[in-house]
Amino acid sequence: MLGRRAEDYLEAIYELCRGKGYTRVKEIADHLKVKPATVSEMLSKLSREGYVLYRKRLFVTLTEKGVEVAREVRERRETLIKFLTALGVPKEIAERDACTIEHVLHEVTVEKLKMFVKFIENSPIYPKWLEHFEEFCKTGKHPCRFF
Amino acid sequence: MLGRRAEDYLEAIYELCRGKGYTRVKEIADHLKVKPATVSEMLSKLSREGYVLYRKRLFVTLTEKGVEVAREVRERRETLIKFLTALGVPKEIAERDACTIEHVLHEVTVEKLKMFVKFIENSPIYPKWLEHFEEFCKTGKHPCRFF
DNA sequence: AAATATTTTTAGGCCAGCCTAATTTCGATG
DNA sequence: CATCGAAATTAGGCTGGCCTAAAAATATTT
Repeated sequence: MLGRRAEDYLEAIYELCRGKGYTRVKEIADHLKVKPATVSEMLSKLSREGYVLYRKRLFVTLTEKGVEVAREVRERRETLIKFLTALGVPKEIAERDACTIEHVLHEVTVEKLKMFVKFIENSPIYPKWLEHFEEFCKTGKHPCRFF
Repeated sequence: MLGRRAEDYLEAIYELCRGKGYTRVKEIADHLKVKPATVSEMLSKLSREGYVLYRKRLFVTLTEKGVEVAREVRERRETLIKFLTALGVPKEIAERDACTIEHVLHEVTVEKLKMFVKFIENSPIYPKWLEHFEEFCKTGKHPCRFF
């Protein structure tokens, strides 16, 4: 089985392949802030397990299997980012946190968060309660005291 | 510096000390689902760094410093659990997830989540929007279409 | 008090992920 | 086409956190 970090590699490769259609060790290394040597190792693992297509010193691409995983991860990550930013977490922090927790959350939890994001997005108007929450964050007072 | 797992150990010790005033290697091991040998190692680290008081083969307690960390972790964890259960994540899963992400979230994020929990708790009545969210989860339909 | 059971520690290993340094290969350029 | 620089790989190491097995200390039972 793959370790958790593998998912990050797959997603990185997915992103980096957009357009060009392939990517390279160094790009991946830069993207993940890791040394090329480390990428090399991971790539041979990933290719052994059938997630990436690559022969040594050649272009790197994902297999079907790899793309599938990458897309899932991407979606999870995006859900988390949307969720956190909706709550007012600054984008940069939201991205960082999303990236670190996306691999460990239970699918049920992710599903709930996804629903929550949808719930907000499906709102016909910007939800009152979110406004209220913002105000609550600023003032510490709940606008609905006399509700 | 301490690894992330250290926080779990500190919190576990904190919990286990309630009442008795001390705890023991085996208890900690059971609580964290880890072998006693592993606890031994971690304890010597923690005591070297001044978080726990213990001489070999004796009772284990936290130092001031240890208690402080444990309390913070505990609060974070509780916030997360409340937060997730409020959203409808089953308790067991919420606990599991809280435990795994509590160490890695940015403090800003934790703060936001804390506010969110407070926001809900401070509501004079059970918030309408939460009801709506529940319904949305069940039916997939947003109750406010014509809002 | 001796024998036995339990708890704790030590020693030695494993795995994931990272690193550096040395090497190999690729590819661009004179 | 020989050379030289950049990219990739290999080899060897490190750390955190876990493990098992064996040894040592302590506690309990007889």
